[in-house]
Formats: sequence, C-alpha cells, structure tokens
Amino acid sequence: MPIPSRAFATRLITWHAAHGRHDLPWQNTRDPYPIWVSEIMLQQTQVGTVIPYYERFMARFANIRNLADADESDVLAHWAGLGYYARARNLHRAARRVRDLHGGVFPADRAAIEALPGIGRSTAAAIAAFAFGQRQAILDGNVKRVLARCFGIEGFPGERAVENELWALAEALLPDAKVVPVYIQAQMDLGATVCMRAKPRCAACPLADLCIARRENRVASLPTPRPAKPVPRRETAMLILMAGRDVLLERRPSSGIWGGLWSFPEIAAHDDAVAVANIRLGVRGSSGREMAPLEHGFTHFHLTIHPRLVEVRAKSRRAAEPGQLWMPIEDALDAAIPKPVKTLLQRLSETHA
DNA sequence: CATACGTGGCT
DNA sequence: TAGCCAAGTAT
Repeated sequence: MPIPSRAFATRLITWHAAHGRHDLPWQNTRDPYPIWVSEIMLQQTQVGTVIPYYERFMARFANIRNLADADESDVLAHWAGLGYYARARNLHRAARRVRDLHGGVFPADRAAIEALPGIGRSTAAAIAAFAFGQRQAILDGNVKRVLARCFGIEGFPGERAVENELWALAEALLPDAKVVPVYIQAQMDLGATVCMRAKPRCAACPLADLCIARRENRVASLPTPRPAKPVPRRETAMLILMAGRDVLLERRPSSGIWGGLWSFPEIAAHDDAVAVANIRLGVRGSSGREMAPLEHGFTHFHLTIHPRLVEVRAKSRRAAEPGQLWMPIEDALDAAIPKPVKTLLQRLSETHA
C-alpha cells in the first residue's frame, strides 16, 4: 500500500495550527512531570473529565518529589472519582522510583520511561515526544481510529495482528523529530474533534480526500468494533453501619475494584444482615440516580454500579477493627471513596441532617 | 491472548 | 436504555 506520509503529516500539522487544541492545562511545557501526570489521567478518560482532577492534583502535588513524599492515601483521595485507581497507585510508585533510583529526575530514555509502573508503549512515546522531543509514534484510541479509517484497516484493533499493523503504520507515517510533538497532538485532536467514533465531521477533515473509509462509505464500520460479548455483572453486599453521623468504613485491598479506596465493608449477603433493615434507598446506574425514597429506621440499600450490581445491607453496630474506621460523613465525603459509595453517603448526610 | 479495571458521554 | 466506547496498562 502506498503511504503518502509527507502529505499525511503535513496536512495534519497545518490543520492543527488552525483547529487544534493549544491551551489545555498540561500543554505549552516541556516539563515531563505535568506531561506525565496528564498522560496517565488521560488513559481511557476524556479531556473534559480530566481537567478538574488535573488542576486539583497539580495544586496538591506540584512536582515529583511532592508526589513521592506523599502518602498513597492522599494521592488516592485526589484521584477519587476519576476511576482506574491502579493508575494513581502506579503513578505514586513511579514517583518514588524516580526519587530513589533516578535522583528525582524523570528519565529521558524511552526504555527507562516505559519501565516505570503505569507507563506502557504509547504513554512512554507521548512523554518522550512531548517532554524530550524524541521521534516516537503513539497509538491511542484516536490514532487507531484515524488510521483505521484513512487506510481502511479491517479488524478489531484489540487483536494483536491488527494492532501491530497500526503500530507499523504509525511508525511509517512519522515525520521529522522536529515536528513530531505537534504531529502526534494533531492526530489526537483530529480523532477527538473531527474523526470521532460516531458522526465524524468528514467535511472538516484535512484527510477526507485520502480517506479510504470515506471513499468507500465505511466510516460507520471502521474501526471494526470489539466482538460483542455479554456485559459482565457482579453482585456483592455491603454493610452500612452508622453511629450518629459516623459511618464505618474499610480500606479495600490494593488489588481489585476500588483498590486502596475506602468503602462500606463488604459482607456475605446473609438474611440476618437485613433483619433490622428498614431504610430503603435505591440507586441505579453509573450516574447514581435514586430509584426509591429513603425511609427512616435502619439501613437497607440496593445499589447498582454499572455495569456491576452491588447490594448494600445493614446489620448492627459493632466496634471498628484494624483496617476500619469510624468517620464522620462530612469527612468521608472528602476521603478516597468510590463514587457510588459517596453518593450513598451524600444521601445519608441529607437524611440524617 | 483475554480479562480486569471506573466513570461518564452518547445513541 | 442497555450497550459501547474513551489520550491503555497490568496480569
């Protein structure tokens, strides 16, 4: 397949000058730290979601040493609500590794960057390019979509063979090192603002006349979607114990969902757990919409966490054990607590006010 | 190689 | 609305 590499990069860069995003909070710097933090936050997370978290995080952890010297719980508290908490734990671990093994200086070597926890091939390439001006190709969701459409690449990009093909294409299209940072930014901007998954704005695309998907009317079917499988669902039960305005919280294991965060203790869903339950609150869906009114008495919650199901039930008061603590609801709302649990705490604080 | 990992936007 | 997807990585 002939690759119009020069035209490809030049068009993207020219388009970017007029239509790209130039003033995101982590741009216009070559300091690897803000670039690194933003790249981690942006993994599987859209720009608009990241910005407020990024601002708060950088205000609290202004540099690598601040981050390395902080407690993990403090880092997680600033990540709470953003999701994929392994990112925060890995970011913190990596900061300590930079402090202890690299003298506090973020490494410039691509292999050394990629060796840090939480940094894979694409994130390492982005940091190497943005912070150190290296000639590195990235392959995130935006680039995969742009390349799959422009060059008519068939197959689900999650498949090894397809991903390898896309990586090879990304490498082959790479312009001179001097313009690589703006080029990869242009790729991502085009994917995010023009070549979107649904309803792409092909009329505004600088690659429209090259685009195979557009020429063959396959824009809607490229990139090939993930093979359909049943949405995974999980069910569990949680114990809500309250003493006045204090709630019992438990620090979760570092592995698994909500790792390292605080939540109500998980319990086996035995019948005796609901013997004294007579407050009902229903929350369904990721947005935490309430389904049933909150009544008085004790606690009985049904909480659906999309795409998983969590059933929360109350039992009786008991003393806190190691790894648990009684925390005022007001403080709990600010602590490192997953969104759905925080939603319940919010409802509790309103009900018991 | 397939799956787990969060939350929010979109259709 | 239920399902799919998003600036991916770790296991």
